[in-house]
Amino acid sequence: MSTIREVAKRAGVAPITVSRVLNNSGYFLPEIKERVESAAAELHYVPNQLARSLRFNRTNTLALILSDVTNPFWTTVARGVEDAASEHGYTVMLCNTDENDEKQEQYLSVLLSKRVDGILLVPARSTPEAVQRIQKQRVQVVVLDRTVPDVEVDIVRCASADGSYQLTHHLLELGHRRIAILSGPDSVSVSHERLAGYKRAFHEANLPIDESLIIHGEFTVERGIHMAQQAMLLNPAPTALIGMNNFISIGALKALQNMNLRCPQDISVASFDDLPNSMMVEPFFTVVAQPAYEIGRTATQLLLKRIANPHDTPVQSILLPTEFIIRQSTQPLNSKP
Amino acid sequence: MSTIREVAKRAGVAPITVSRVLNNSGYFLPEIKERVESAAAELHYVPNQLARSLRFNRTNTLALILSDVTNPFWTTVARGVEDAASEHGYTVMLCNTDENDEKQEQYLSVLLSKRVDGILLVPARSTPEAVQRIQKQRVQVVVLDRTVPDVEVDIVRCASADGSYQLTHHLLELGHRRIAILSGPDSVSVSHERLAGYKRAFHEANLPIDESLIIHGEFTVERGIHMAQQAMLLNPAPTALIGMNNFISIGALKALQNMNLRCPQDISVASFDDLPNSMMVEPFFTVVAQPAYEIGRTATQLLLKRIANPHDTPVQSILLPTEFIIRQSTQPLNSKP
DNA sequence: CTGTTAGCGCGTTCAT
DNA sequence: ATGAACGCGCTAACAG
Repeated sequence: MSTIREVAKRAGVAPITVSRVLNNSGYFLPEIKERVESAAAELHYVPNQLARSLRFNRTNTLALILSDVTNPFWTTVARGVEDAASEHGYTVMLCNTDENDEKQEQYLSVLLSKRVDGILLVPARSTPEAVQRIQKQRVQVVVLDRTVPDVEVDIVRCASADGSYQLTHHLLELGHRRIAILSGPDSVSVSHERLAGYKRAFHEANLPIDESLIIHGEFTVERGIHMAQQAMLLNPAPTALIGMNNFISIGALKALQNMNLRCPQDISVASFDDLPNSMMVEPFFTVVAQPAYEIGRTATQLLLKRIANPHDTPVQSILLPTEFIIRQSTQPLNSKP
Repeated sequence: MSTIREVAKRAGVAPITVSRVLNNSGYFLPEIKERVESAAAELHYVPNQLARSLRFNRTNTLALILSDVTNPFWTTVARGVEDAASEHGYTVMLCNTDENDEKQEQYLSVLLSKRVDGILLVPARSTPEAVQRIQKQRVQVVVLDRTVPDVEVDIVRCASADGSYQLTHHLLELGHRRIAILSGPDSVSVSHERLAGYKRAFHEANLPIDESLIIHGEFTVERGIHMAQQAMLLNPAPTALIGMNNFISIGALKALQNMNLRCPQDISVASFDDLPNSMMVEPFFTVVAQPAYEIGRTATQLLLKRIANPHDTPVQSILLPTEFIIRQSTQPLNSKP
């Protein structure tokens, strides 16, 4: 790892001259340029970005904090982030929190001390602390997927409430009344919103809500299995389930299979979050799909704009449209063929 | 963003004293400690890791260069990497190359100038240049999944040839003879190895190989569709397909559906790479599954060991075991039920 | 057009 | 037990 000084010495010039040539800034003679360039090449010189970052207070690095890349939804978001970032010469650090506040705190410490230029945050909990902590250090932050109360911060997400309203409305129209909702953690905003959409659909239909049909858990397959089992123990049993994310729904379907219940003949299942086309042979679930890639991409572009121009525009809340796709996992009540 | 100097001034001490207190190195009086700590807290002081990195030539950052996180196999590898890294206080930069050599080169430039402590590389092409470029800068590197000729470098991967041998052997035993192999790019080592396993199975069974059944493409759904279509145009048509990774196999199955061919009744399909349990309701493919998470984890641990002790042990090539899982996508030839 | 000086924030070395 | 000076690698500002 040679330094600029070594290159300078070899080229018989001052370090600053090397800097000027390699960054193509300021003036220099063609002959000097050549000498510097060949010296740099001979020494396999690689500029130390660390030193430049220290000077410029800019690392060209972003961080993406999310719950779990292993979920295809987040994977796709991550890919959108990475693509947008790399197009602009930025690099992305990936951090999985597993919705764990402590892990998130640890990552924040590291990232802030590494002086990342911006953070894309999927808050482990819908509380303002994390965002405030970032903003206190004057680091740019954009929140993804979830709302956060009591702070001014850019957010890119989907209309969760509308989505679950659509799913619920769809099932109601199919004649279902006992619709269980398998939700994520109570501490996350999307859980509340999606629940609100569910309730709205019932209210608009002038139907009462049975609170026992509302089950809180986590966004995992295991919890999905568990919640579905729990739901099916209710009396009367639900005739339809709504999984609040893809993993929960997959878990639910696994649970139903174990109970020898067929979907959709015996019970309908609707879901939030589609699985990427590349992972399914034949799409099966009726879903509200969120544009994962676009969420990542849009959020990153917004973040980069903020970094380039910190106080240019007022805080934005960008709502991306979801897509409601009816497939085979839902069917009219009592229509067993 | 306050600096150590500002904290020092507020505490009425010298910067070095702040350093000593916060890093708990050297001597200081309890009273000083308290003054420093409260000053740091009041200013929300966050040490500048950039400056430390510059001094120590250590960034506590790794890079993971792979083809596409969007593939569940790589996602899982990435999660293994991230977990192992964060356990040791390291942070991971994620880079998607799409098997594109140019993108890989660009990333390498950035990563080397950012002085990452180590690189986990899934080479876009099975040539030594990238590895050599990294090693020339004395940056530690571990190669994942693929072999690279003509360099001494640590590698963590699976026995690809054995895996495809198993798949082929399985299909041969089921009575299949026209077995098409839908492969990845010719430039990647795993393609060759998996092809070798295919050929070995045929040779051991004293069966001739029809080269037209060997089709090269890319590790994508689109190419999988295309290759399967191409295969089915052969005369006589194959009775079984082997997809060289999960995406190719899914593409193949989609193509078969479009042709109104049922799997496994009309044609068997075997595949490399399982889909994670969390993404499937009912696993369908007969596969050779690679321990993706363990690959990531093991490679990272090896890399960190190298970073801690660069020349300790000789170069290692770690071969992780695969798992052969027979499911519903393959069945005996001519046994249409 | 090129070079000298200085400083980004931190911690090692050597003094006190 | 505490501090001053120096340097990690780079470049802006100024000088020549």
